[in-house]
Amino acid sequence: MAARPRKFDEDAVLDGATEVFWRRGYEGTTVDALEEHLGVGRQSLYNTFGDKRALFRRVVARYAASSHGVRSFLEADPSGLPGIRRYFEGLVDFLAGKSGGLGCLLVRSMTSAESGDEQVARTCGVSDEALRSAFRSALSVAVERGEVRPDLPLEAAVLMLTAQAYGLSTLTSHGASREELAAAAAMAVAGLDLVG
Amino acid sequence: MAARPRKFDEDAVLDGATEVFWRRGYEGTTVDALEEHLGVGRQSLYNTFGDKRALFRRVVARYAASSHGVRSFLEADPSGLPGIRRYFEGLVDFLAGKSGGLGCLLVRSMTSAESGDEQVARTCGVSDEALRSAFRSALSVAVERGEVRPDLPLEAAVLMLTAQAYGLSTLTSHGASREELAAAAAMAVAGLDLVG
DNA sequence: ATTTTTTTTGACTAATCATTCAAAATCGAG
DNA sequence: CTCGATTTTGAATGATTAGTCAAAAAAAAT
Repeated sequence: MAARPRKFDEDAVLDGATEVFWRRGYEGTTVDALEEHLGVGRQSLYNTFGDKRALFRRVVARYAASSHGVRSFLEADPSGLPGIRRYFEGLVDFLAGKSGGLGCLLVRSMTSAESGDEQVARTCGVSDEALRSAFRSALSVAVERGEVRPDLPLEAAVLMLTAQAYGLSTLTSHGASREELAAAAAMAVAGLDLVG
Repeated sequence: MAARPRKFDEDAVLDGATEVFWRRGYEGTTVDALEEHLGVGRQSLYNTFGDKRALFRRVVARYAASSHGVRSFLEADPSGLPGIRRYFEGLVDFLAGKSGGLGCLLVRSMTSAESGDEQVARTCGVSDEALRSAFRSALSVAVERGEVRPDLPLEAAVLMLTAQAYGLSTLTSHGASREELAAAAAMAVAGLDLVG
């Protein structure tokens, strides 16, 4: 009843694995690369996380869970149109900053062939639905408060904003600057203001 | 001065290769799969197209060239806001139809790790700039004609529309229906109408 | 200190992959 | 019909890959 303790921190390793998978994709990432970049031996990775697929799925799930933070402004109490604006500010901040010019990992994964993995596709789908749903309720509040016209086509607006969010991620992969992303987002939201 | 003629049609093979790469991505596509799906022997592929990378680059370049067609409404003579609307109709038609629920190949390639290939990234970049430029000139016409407010922030509108186009592609990968895509696009364009 | 339990290390395996080779096949020109 | 040129065929090669194995190392409890 005693054992050799782990030399590495599981969360730190997951952070590193996220980085590698994010940059190189699932198929483009070799276990050798993970070993080297994480400074953790092969067998330790297999012991702790299972095989490469399992590690990738865990990385994606963890990332998706952390994306709740970015959506918080949509789900916050005041919400409405200002909440939507703040969501896009946070998104732009994330894309132009922490994402390292790569764009959202979920958009990358679902857009590329990696979504062949059913579990990853499901995670992306859940996250997609969460975003739409958050937009939907924020927009409902905006309608109630008269921040947008009462006859705004709700579902169309939800889809437009969702597409805009994904599109910003793609623009990021293309090297768009923070200012460009912010301008695009502001324009999309401004459009809501008056359409009815 | 005589030789055995080819048994296959080069364009048909490129069509098939496009399909396979589109669905499975560069790294996810094996030469075996290409051979089988195209019904062309390995050596014939290498003779005709060079190696796998060269074939992929050719496929991407060919696809990018064909994407001029979808942009034609933006570059057409009348253009303006109706041209933008027609562009999105064509895009939605393409995404919901011929793309087979996969979304634009260029968005897939540039969003995913495949853009690690410099030449592919360049092709995607050229196509991106072409789309922005087409939106820019269509919007200029729209301003001249009074179809939108004269003080519309042109560059922001260009970026918003470009992001919307990419976002629609991503929504497609997510299984969005033709109606959803059309509704999102219509909402984005409607927003232009009144913002100033 | 010895035992017990787990992690680490580094080499190993088996499969898969892109690419090449050499021989056979196929056609047009002379 | 035969020669020349090129494509096809099918097997082979060598590199890379994910995943495994077994021995050594490291703690903690007794």
